[in-house]
Parts: sequence; C-alpha cells; structure tokens
Amino acid sequence: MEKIRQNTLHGEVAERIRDLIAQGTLAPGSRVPEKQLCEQFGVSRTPLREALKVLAYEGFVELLPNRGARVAKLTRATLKNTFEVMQSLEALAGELAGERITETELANIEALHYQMLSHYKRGNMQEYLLANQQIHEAIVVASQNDVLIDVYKNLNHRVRRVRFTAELSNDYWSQAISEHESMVEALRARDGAALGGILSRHLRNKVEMSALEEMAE
Amino acid sequence: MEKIRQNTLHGEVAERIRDLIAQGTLAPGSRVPEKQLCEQFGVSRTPLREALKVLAYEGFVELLPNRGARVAKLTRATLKNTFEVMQSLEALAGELAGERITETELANIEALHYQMLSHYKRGNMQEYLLANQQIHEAIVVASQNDVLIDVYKNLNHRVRRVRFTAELSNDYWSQAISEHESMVEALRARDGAALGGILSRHLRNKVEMSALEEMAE
DNA sequence: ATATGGCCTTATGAATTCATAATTAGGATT
DNA sequence: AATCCTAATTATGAATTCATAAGGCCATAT
Repeated sequence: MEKIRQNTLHGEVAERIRDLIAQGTLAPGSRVPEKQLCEQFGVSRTPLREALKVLAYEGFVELLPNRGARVAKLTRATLKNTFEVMQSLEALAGELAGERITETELANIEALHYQMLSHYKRGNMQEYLLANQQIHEAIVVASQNDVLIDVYKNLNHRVRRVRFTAELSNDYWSQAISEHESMVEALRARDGAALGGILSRHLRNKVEMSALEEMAE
Repeated sequence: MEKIRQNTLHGEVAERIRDLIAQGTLAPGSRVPEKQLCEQFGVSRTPLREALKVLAYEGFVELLPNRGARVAKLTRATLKNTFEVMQSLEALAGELAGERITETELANIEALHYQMLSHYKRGNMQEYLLANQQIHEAIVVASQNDVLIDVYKNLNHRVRRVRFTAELSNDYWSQAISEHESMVEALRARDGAALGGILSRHLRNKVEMSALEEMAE
C-alpha cells in the first residue's frame, strides 16, 4: 500500500522558505523577493503567495500591506515568550506521556537518552543538542494529543534558527543531564505528575534561554 | 498616532468564513464552495483561496488535493485535546498574570466577575458563559505574553462553535462560581502560583468538557 | 439488474494578465 | 549642494485565463 501523496505545491514552497529562513539565507527583517523565489523554485507567484499567507500566520514572516512580506525578527521578548509557552506545553506533554506512553516510544527515548549521554561525554555539543531536542519532541509526541503536538511543532519551528547556535556552560550541561536522568526515570515509572513537574521547573529552559537570548535581534 | 490599518482582503475573507463555520452555515464535513462564496463576498477566487490556506493551517478546514476544502469536523478527541491544551495555557497565563497584571486589568476582571455573578443569580446561562469566557480571555491577555495570547485565541476560535450551546448542571455552576471567587482573590493578592494552580485543576474544564463533548462530531 | 467503462461537465490548481500602490531616479528650484 | 516634486519603473494585490483532475451520466456488457 502506497501512501497517497498529500503534498501541495504551496506546502512545498512554504517548507522551502522556512528552510531559507532557518538557515539564515533570508535574514530577519529583509524582504522576501517574490519574483526571485519564483524563479528559484520554478513556480508562479500564486502558490508562492499562498505559502506566504500561511507563513505569516505561523509567524515566520509579516505582511505589510502593499509592501509584501518581510522575514519576522525574533526579538528577545518573542523568544522568551515562545519558550515560556513551549515549556508549559512540555509540562503538559510530560503529564500525559506518563499515562499514555507506549513501550516502543519509551524504548526509543531511552535510546536517545544514551546517545545524548555519549555525545555529552565526548563534548560534542551539536549532536548533544540534537538528541536533547529529539527527546523533548518524542515526549510531546508520546502525549498523543494531536493539538498539543501541532502547536508545539509550530513554536519549535519558529525558534529553530537559534536553537543550535547556543554556547552552553558546563554548569548547564551537568544540570541538564541530571534532569534528563530524572525525566527518563519518571517515564519508566509512568509518573506523569513527576515528569510534568520536572519539565515545568523552568531551570532547563531558563538557562538555555539566557544563552539563546543573546542570539536574538 | 493612528494605527496602521492592517486589514487585508484575504484576512477579511478568512474572518467571514470563520463566522460562517462558527454559526453553522457551513456545516462540518461539507465542502466549501469556492465559486458561490466568491459571488457572495464579491471577490475573486485568488484571495478566497489564500484565505482557505490560512484556515487550513488554523484547523478550520482541511484541504483535499484536487478536491478543494471541507469544513473540519470537530471530533470528541480533538475537542478534548484542544481543551487540554487551553487549560494548560490558562494555567501558565494565570501564573504570569499574577506577576504582571495591571490595576486596570484587575479592575476590569473584577467588574466582569460581578457581572457574571449577577447573570448566575438570574439564571441567564448565555450571558453567564459570555462573561465567564471574557474573564478567562482577560487573564490570558494579562499574561502579557503575545505568543501565549495568539495561540490561545486560535484554539478558542476553533471551539467557538460549541462553546455557547452547552447545558450545564447546577452542580457545575456553583462549583465554577466558587472557583472563580478564588481566582479573583488570587489575582488581587498577585499570587500567580495559586492562580495557576486553580486554573490547572482540571475541574472546570473537565466538567464543561463532558457537556461539550456531546456537541461534537 | 447491476457493474463497468467512456464521455461530458464541473471544479480545482496554477499561470498569466491587469490595475494600482510604492519606490526610485532625475530634474527643477531654492 | 540640498531638497522637493514629478515621471518612470518596479512590485504587489487581485482578477482572469488555462490545464487538468474529479464527479456525474449514460450506454453497454455480463
């Protein structure tokens, strides 16, 4: 059984533009050149402009009447607000995951956890952050709440461009590692309340945030 | 300084379609007739289709490739998930509002609270629910977290069509009233933690949800 | 009688065209 | 030389046109 191709043209275009923004090719505050992107993607303006409408709603660009789209600036305030919300969503995800997580998902998270530990020991920050990120996403998915998953993914998308550029202190590293240990333990015990508590305890993101805030705007 | 008029045509159209969905003119599961709506609104298909892309992203409609848009069904599962997330966001809003709320906002909420009480005493459910809703929205706004406000408003939008049709038990009413009393007290005391706790205590929404779930699907 | 297949109609997806607002360049004036 | 005003250019917003896929209808075969 082959899955039906769900992809739409404007969806593809939106994805490509998100990438351009995330990798910094389209700088914050700069205008989005419709014509040029059309040529680059080989599509007409119609699907591209449809994509821009969606991106505007997602918060990646802002539409100025008769002046087209600009890449949204990620201000410190916005970044802080986004993390506040994501943190709260993670806490909820933790609670729910504790009740609903499957064996497979748990095993997957444990595997990611050990990968993360090994990256930590080798001092490989990029890989560490990736595994870290994947663990958080996996917990959100394990909540089995589709609305939560959607909202979280969108917010995560928005801050993607600053996530992997942070320099973290050693203090933060060891702190985060120990919190992750507790998280996996809580998951094993199917203790949603504990997991939610850990995830909402502000520590992790607050420290991460202070590092990330320097990146923004 | 006059605020710049941000209205765009596709934005207007989106708003109109949201209304049509909320008031049931466009029934869940039915297709969205592009041509007919174009004539009705007096616009061409371009802005209407742009609006549909946004509405799809917001969760109001779903796009089937080469088969246009249909009004999304609000299933019980989706409704439950949406309330779970909203409840979590309200809890966060409560925490933040406790720290950040202004005198004016507090006074406004107190006024709404007394309005709500009077509607309660008169047994006017419609007005009661409206005031109730406005209090929750005001708390979210008082959080001063724009990301939170945006996400909350969108979710609230989605469930709008079932919000004011519920029949609530007397038990629920008195329970909810007493919880609201505590909320206002916590706000007066600027006790964000307490407020967050009250808002996340599941009771209100869980009961409300069970009434609402009968509406969905 | 029902199911299958081809034709015709209709609606969607995307490109193109058209109108208008914004930006730029150039010239006139101070 | 600097500034203001006007014309030309460009880009955006929206309508229209075009290509194609889906849905309906009828004829034919089983």
